[in-house]
Amino acid sequence: MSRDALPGLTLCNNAMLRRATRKIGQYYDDVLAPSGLKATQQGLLYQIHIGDEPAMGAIAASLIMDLSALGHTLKPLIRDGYVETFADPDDRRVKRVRLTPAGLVKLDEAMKLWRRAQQHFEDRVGKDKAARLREALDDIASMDFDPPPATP
Amino acid sequence: MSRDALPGLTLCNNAMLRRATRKIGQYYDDVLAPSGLKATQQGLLYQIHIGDEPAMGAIAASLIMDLSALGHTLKPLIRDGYVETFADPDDRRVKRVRLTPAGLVKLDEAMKLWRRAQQHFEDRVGKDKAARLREALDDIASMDFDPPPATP
DNA sequence: TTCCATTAGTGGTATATGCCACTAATTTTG
DNA sequence: CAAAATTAGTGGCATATACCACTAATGGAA
Repeated sequence: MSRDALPGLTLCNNAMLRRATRKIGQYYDDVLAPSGLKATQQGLLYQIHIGDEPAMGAIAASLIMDLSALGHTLKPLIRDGYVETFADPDDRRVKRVRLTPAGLVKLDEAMKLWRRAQQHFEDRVGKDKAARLREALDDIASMDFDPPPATP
Repeated sequence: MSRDALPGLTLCNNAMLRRATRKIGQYYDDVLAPSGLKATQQGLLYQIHIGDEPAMGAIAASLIMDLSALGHTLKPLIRDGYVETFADPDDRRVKRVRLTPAGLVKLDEAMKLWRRAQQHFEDRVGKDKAARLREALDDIASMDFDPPPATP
């Protein structure tokens, strides 16, 4: 493999996605910083809020996130008193999650900042383009990548 | 804030990007698994390979990644003998990075798998759509989000 | 040339995420 | 109903990624 004239990583869908995610993530994080929440945390609080005391598995599925990863991510939010969990009385395997009053207040605060970040982002990128992007991302996220292509 | 009828997180550009990244990342990781590399590592090896013994700062800039994050990410690759670093003789602050012979072999192996992942992905998503997506992502990554919108 | 500002990395700490092995609770089978 | 299979989470470990404070090396100003 000669080193010259190799295509840049701009060809890799995964690499480009990660790169853009780092960039945008930093931007949203910056704007949310005054709230003390990272953008991921704000998103998670929001997801919990719009659910009806969702089970961990349900949250993980919505976010296409590993269940154990969700558990880890939840810890700082529980420690800081924004979120609490309780066992589902009908199925004690299931652990449900809800915001505490403090969590709701914090989410409110963060959402104000989020709106600014989102607004400014869309002003810069273009509302339509952003919408198309999100749609494409949703398509991909919903896709079912059967077993990876077999090894010939 | 009433919980009912709130828009899902599909409205947040950042959340959607992260979600899609998790999904695709898992797919590329799966396909690359036989090589023992994660997709991020394959991407990093590739980036090092196409550069001319790039400085850490240069790599970080290309990948829009924090310099210290790059340092951390590099560690397992150095530990496993795929990558080595050396001080730039003309500026001893600068640390340059190159693949070892073993790293080159491993990259070769990983690239074969990557091509399969990439090919299959594009077959499923559509070549044009994937290209447009990457373009949009590159636009975003290249964007200069001036200071976040001022607090009114 | 000495002192100060800038630049490139490092190390520590914290969150983000994933996989695996394991436990507990339920559901399905025989 | 009791044993086997499935489901929901946990805890440990590893990588991914960021920020901050700090050090070393350079470059420029006085």
